Amino acid sequence: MKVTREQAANNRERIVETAAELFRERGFEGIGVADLMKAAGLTHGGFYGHFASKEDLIAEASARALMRSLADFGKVAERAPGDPLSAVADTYLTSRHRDNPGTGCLLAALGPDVSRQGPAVRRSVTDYVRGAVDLLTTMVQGKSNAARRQKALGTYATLVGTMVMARAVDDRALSQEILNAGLASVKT
Amino acid sequence: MKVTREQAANNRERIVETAAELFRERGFEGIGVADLMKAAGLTHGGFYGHFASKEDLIAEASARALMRSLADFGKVAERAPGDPLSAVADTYLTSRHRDNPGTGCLLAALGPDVSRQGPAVRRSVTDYVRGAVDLLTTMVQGKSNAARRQKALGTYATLVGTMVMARAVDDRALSQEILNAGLASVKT
DNA sequence: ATGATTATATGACGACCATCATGTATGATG
DNA sequence: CATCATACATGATGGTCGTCATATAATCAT
Repeated sequence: MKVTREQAANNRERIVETAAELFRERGFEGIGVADLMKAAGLTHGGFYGHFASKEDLIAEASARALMRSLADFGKVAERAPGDPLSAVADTYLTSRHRDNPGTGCLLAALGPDVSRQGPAVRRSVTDYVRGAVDLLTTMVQGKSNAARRQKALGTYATLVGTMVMARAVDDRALSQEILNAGLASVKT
Repeated sequence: MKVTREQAANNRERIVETAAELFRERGFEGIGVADLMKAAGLTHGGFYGHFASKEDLIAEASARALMRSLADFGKVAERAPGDPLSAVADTYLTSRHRDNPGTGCLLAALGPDVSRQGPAVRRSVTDYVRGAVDLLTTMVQGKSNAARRQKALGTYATLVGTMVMARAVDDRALSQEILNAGLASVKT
């Protein structure tokens, strides 16, 4: 069963996308290679034709998820030039994002798991954090560039922490209260 | 090989403590029952005499870790009646805490993993968040009780998010910058 | 068109996992 | 002191995991 070069590239792409989603939903160790391939419409056999190891896929899928998040940040900001920071926060701190980790921020979905991963993933995350903070630095207000950067770092940390808490908690009302408080905190 | 009732209780206690630490270090799925028991100085056989399942231990170990964290918050606050909020933040946002997840905040070490756990763990976490936020509410400044509570929620989210980011990032300088920014953000 | 290449399927391997069965030595109980 | 109860050790079981070997069928190059 051989397929076109193009088809094979498509398949590889679909594996990465599927993995990016399922890892964020179930955790890096919460889904196995076989299930991942099945979710991508293939069998487990072809996996090692595309990737050297599961760790390899974790790195690539993470990089993909991060890249997309950064692009989304940019789009949301562009669409609201008046108050980009509020637009970003309003998009990030929603029940929609909370209830769909598979398509959301990797740091909020897998932050602590990233700390336990290999150098490739951590490197991607580090680059992403730099990029996101650079972007946020252009959105916040402050006297100096250093002050804005510091505020940007604090803002992103608040976004991530708020989402982690809103997801961890078992009570819908409290979860909503957490989201609201995070919004208020970021907009001051 | 039977031991004293007291010894058995001690053993059980040691399993819970060991689990609370190792889960935070390696993740709930990052360590197995056998390794856990070995770390507690026992073999895997006795495990199911103490707990109904691994999930059971996860719930108990998490509750333990959370209880201790809440108590620690209280102690730190008591020791600095002048500015308890700064004292808590200064204790939480340290490189020491960052580099020792096993004895630190469960939410920062396992937040996203909690979202994927059973009702018992989520319930414990929810209760803990309520407790921590109640405590923080007494520490922050604000016009109304509602305003203080909102600020407390935002503050705790910032603490958690800052620690998650500081741990995920691969660059020591950036990690330190994140901790500093979190501190500045909380103290305003 | 024919031969070489290769993407994927099927299947197997050893390692690890949570869980359970059994044996045994020792504390608990009278 | 004798009997019972039990905490833990040893070992086994079935399932799942990441990874690899081989077969196959179809594309690609000549």
